[in-house]
Amino acid sequence: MDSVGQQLSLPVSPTARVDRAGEVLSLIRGGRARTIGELASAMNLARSTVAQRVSHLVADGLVVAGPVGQAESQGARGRPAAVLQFNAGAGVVLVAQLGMTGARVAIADLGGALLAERFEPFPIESGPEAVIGHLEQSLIAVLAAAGRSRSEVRGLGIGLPGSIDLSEKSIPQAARWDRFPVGGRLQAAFGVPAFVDVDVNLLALGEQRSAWPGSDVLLCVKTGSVIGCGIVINGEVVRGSQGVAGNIGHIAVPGDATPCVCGNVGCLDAVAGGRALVTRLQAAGLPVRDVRHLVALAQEGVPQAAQAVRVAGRQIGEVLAYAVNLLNPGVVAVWGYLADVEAELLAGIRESIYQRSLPSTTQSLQLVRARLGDEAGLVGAATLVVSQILRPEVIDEHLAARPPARVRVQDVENTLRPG
Amino acid sequence: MDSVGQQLSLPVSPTARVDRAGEVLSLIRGGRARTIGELASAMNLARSTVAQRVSHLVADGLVVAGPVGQAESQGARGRPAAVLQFNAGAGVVLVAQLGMTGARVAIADLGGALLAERFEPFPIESGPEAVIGHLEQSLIAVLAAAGRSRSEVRGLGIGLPGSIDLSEKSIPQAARWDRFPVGGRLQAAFGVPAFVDVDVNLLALGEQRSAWPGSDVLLCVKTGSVIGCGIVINGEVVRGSQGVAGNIGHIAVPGDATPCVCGNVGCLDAVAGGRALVTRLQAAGLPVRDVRHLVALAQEGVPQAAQAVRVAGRQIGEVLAYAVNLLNPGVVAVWGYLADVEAELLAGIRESIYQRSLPSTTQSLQLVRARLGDEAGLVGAATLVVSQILRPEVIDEHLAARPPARVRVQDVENTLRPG
DNA sequence: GTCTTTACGTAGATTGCCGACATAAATCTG
DNA sequence: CAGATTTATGTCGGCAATCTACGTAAAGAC
Repeated sequence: MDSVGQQLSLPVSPTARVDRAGEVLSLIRGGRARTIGELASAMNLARSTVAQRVSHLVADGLVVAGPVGQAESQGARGRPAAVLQFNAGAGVVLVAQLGMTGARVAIADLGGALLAERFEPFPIESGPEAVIGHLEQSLIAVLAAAGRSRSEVRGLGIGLPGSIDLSEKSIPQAARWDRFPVGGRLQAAFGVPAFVDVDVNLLALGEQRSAWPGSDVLLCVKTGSVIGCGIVINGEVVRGSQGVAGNIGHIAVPGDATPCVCGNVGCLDAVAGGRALVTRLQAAGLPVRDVRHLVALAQEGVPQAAQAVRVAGRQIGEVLAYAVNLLNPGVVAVWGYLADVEAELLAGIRESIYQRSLPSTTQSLQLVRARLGDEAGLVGAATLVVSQILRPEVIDEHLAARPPARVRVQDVENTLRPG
Repeated sequence: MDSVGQQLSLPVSPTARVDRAGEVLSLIRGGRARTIGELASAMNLARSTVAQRVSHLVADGLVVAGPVGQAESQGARGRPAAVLQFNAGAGVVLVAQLGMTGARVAIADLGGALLAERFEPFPIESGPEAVIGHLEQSLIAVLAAAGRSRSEVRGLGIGLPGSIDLSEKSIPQAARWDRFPVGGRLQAAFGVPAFVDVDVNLLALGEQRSAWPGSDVLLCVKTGSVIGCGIVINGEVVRGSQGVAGNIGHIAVPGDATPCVCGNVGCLDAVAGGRALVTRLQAAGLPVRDVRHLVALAQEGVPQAAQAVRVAGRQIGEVLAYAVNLLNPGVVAVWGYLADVEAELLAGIRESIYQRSLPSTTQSLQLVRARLGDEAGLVGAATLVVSQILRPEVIDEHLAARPPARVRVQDVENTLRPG
């Protein structure tokens, strides 16, 4: 029967023999090479080979040749090199940030820039099944609002509140929210890869990639009702062995014994979290409604409110000092409601960190307010998705699946899609 | 004149066209593939191609084909596959751990196993120039003691005390010891790449690779005269933006105001460091000479000494709790003098960590004594060097520089060098 | 022993990569 | 402004690595 023929060869993927254009795209996207010549020297390959690889990217629309002539600065003679540009308009990704009162959803281009955004309120308590339905509809709606078709969507990114249980390692393709595969469901619904992560991780990643691309160790502190921290080392989010790294909300602040919901006393959340500050000021007789109100009061200069923020800053700083000593970050970015009271909060944090850290640790530390605002979570999610779907291997596989059209670079000049 | 010919092509490295055998070696070394067939499916390449690549490694001696027949476990019919093995004897590396009273030097094979070891006392205060000379002689001596020739040496690894200023990022090829290029000097002297790092980083790396290869986040705490910490995330040492990450010795322990040399009070070094413990016990009237003596007393069951170690453990644990909450490690390994009083120290640390951390963080945490002993620094240095000089790119370059001899795998069977 | 099964080794065909050339597009020069 | 110079692009033949195919080798099953 089937013993006639010789053994069959291994089912080697027929796409294996495609030339590796993904690396080219990485170099262009990272700004490490802008012309074919620069690519050739960066990759130690012949120009002709690089040109061939580039032509694949151009044929696919991922790269366009910018207008000739803007290349050299001075001392340039001879024909100017065509400047290659990553075409962020070659596709879109859909992102969402799940919150307690609904979801903020957006569509972004492949550069991570948000094209359209909206907030969809719905009760998150109605359970994951219902939330998935809402989320799917919201994503379709924002896609339509931006006038894009589903075929242009190349990936999904979802940010979940920190309380969600993420038991998958590395990039969780199918994160479990109380064991519910949010990512897997949306991945199936849209037919594109979906990536899920905790909000603070996305904040940190977005901040690192968009504002501090050169930093090797970056911490991003989220100061909201509770306090969290995202860690990015060498461009990668640190999630820990159980996916719960960055959990600084239940670290003890010395000299404070406020009881915390976790059963301990003096936890940072219970001491310097927004909710805790409001409660404390209310107890002191100040008519504060919520964290937003507290921030507004502090910005108006109400002494009690400003003082509370500054003290919270010192306490957050005491905890951050540990992280600074341990990880020696180049950047600590502070995000969230309390960061709106920038002067008070950062001053408080700075006081504590500089007091409790060695000069060798702090001499290069930049303590700043986060550059991104309310949209940070969405930008972070878009950053995560884009960085995943544009990885060299993925690009190679993507290109291998299409006809090997040969295109001349110059024929496609100036075809950048309007943002 | 020289305008006759056309433009010259870029000086593309002539070694670029060698097939990538380095990846093959990585898979074999990592245990992810043991036969040509497994390699082929792991790399998505045809068996014939993989066989060719393997033959290069075999010709170079880096890989040998193990005895045929030990392959399959059961249900195996047909010709058994030749089991490929990394040949750790294909070369050696020289390593040294600089201390305050001299240097511990050793020679290791490419598997990171120490072949010979010795301690060379010399005054480190005599300055870097003299130390380099001592070091060089010691390395040559241990090389001769192991009966190896200089041509077999493929790399150097030096561990420096934590107080050394390492201002280079990532793997410092030429670390500066008060601006003195230790690595560069030895690299020049031996003509092979040299790698330098701080001792705690090497401890952590050695412990991770040799005892916990699967861990994604590992902390290694060194409890000596002072207390330090090495961090390994995804197999890579975390050094921070200035190379001073892991500096937990000057984190404040709550509820203790002992003054520290750094000017602050309550630093972990000043509270729970070996030197501090000795001083405190001496002040309490216990005749303790030094840290070794203290450890001996504690092991003999002297209550005051054992109690001091346990308290120190609790205090170390309080600081480690911060690190555990922040990084969510899978393994915390404790190394050093105080770890010899294993029961007391680990119990103390465990108390604090479990009290101050959330269950989600600690449920998978393994708090253990380090598996490596006095030789840990040397093993770590060897691990660092080997992992660097056996990187795929380096291997490819190495193979490209030799004649392309074609060898049949089976002709080289059973030629493993004796350890 | 023969049959079956699996792995190994070699040979022709294929394909990406390199080097060289002709062409294109800019500046410089007279 | 035309030619020289300089640099970049596109194309083609040659080479080397890879793939597929097939014959051979080495084990167990009968």
